[in-house]
Amino acid sequence: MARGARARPQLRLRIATWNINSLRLRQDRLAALVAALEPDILCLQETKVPDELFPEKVPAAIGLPYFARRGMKSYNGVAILSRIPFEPVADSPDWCGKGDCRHVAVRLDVPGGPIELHNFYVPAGGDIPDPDANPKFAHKLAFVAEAHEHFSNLPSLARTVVVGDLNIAPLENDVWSHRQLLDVVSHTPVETKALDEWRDDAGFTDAVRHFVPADEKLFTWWSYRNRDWRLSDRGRRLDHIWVSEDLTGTLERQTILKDARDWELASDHVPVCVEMTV
DNA sequence: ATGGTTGAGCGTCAA
Repeated sequence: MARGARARPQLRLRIATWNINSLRLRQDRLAALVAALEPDILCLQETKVPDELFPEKVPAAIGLPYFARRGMKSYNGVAILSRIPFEPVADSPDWCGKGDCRHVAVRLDVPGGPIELHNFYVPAGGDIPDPDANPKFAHKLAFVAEAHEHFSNLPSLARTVVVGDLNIAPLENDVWSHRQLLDVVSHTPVETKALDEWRDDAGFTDAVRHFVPADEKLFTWWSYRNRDWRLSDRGRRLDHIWVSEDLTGTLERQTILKDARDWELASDHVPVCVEMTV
């Protein structure tokens, strides 16, 4: 093959993820997200809408007409909205046997072969970082352990992307104060170790940190409980995009849409986006 | 040590 020739068509693929904290409440913000990031795929968490009440006109209205969703009343809920056709992944586990709508996966129909995309909403884990005293923290650890096992047990990992609100900030500079958050759920050593092991043992790369050095602060979430989120800047990086190692060379750029935290009726999370050429 | 705010949906529970 001639130097520089392409074996197959190249596709610019942008995948975004956002904890929207109620799809029905914030569906009007999605057009602004699409205008800012121009994603081909948008993964949402905390949609908080049962499937029968899912706003089915929204995906086409924002130019992402193919969609998959798994929702329930009041809590949790995930959705994938796509410009590109996909096949649903039907055989994913029922995580921790709870049927609580924290995961949906699809196989994207792209020219180089399908890409499997997993959208997760990992349990937040409550307030007390002790699995014996706090069943929500025990659930969080069990969920991450199950996900770790699931991906590590695959015969091989290729053309696979994991995104979502993983509710863990793994690096010291993924939180505003490493020292002060060591005993705060989301940054305890038992959680960050579990997340690191899931990612590394399964063979994923942190696609956002691929571009941003570990000594640089990076947040995707700022609590509602601060008078001025930008001034206090007590953020955490809870939202992630991972790609299997065969896709690492396709990574082009990352964007954290920090401006979204100032939108009217903002979510406490902001969108995260990665661009690849596949 | 505590409180601060938001969403779902009407009790509080979850984050």
